[in-house]
Amino acid sequence: MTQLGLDFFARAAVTVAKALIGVRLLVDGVGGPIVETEAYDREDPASHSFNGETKRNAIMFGPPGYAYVYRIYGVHWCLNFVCGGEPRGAVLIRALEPTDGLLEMAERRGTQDPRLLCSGPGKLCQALAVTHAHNADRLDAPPFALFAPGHAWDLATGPRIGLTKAVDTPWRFGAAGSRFLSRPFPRAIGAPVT
DNA sequence: AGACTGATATTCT
DNA sequence: GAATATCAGTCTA
Repeated sequence: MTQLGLDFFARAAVTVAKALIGVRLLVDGVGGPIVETEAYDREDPASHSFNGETKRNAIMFGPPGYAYVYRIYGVHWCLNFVCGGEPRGAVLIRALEPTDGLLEMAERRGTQDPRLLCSGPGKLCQALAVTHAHNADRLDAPPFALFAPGHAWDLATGPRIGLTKAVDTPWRFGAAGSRFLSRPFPRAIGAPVT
C-alpha cells in the first residue's frame, strides 16, 4: 500500500480528478476508496479561484497538495484538494465507498444505510468529520491519509452537478457502476486508471 | 418518483 | 440584495 505524496497533486486538476478514483481516503482512520470527483481547473469560470484570491479561497493560491474546505449554502462543508495549474485548480471530493470506521460514520450521519453515508460532498464531510478546521491541512500527514489503488478502476464521466456556469464541461468523474455515487452517470468511458 | 422548501456563510453585484 | 460546487424533509401523484 503506497501513500500518495504531495507531488501527486502537482498536475492539472482534471488529471488528478481521474487519478483519484479508487484512491483510499482516510481522515483519522475513517473513510474508504473515492468513487466520485469533480475538477475545477484554471480558466474555469466555475472554479472558486477564477475570480481571484479571497479570505475563503486563500489556500488555493498556495502550493498543491493541501485541503481546501469551505462552507456551502451556509450549511454544509465541501472537501477539495488543491492541484497544479495557474491560477490554481482543485478537485472536489463528491463521494466515497464507506469501508473504514463504519460505526463512526453511521453515528455522525444518523443513518445505518451505507449508501447514504458518503454519497455527496456534504454527506462525506459529515461522515468523516471534516470541517473548516481541516482547511489548509497537508494531505500527506495526519489526520489525512491517501493510499494508491490496489487495482485499476473503470471510469465514468459526465457534466458537473449543481452548477450554473460551464454546465456542459464533462469534468465529473466516477467509478463506473459504483453503488455509492451521489448520482448515477449516464455512460461509462471504460478507460482504466493506472 | 419528482417538485418544492428551509437552513443561512460567503462572495459578488 | 442575489447567488451559490447541498441536503433533508415534506408535499403532490
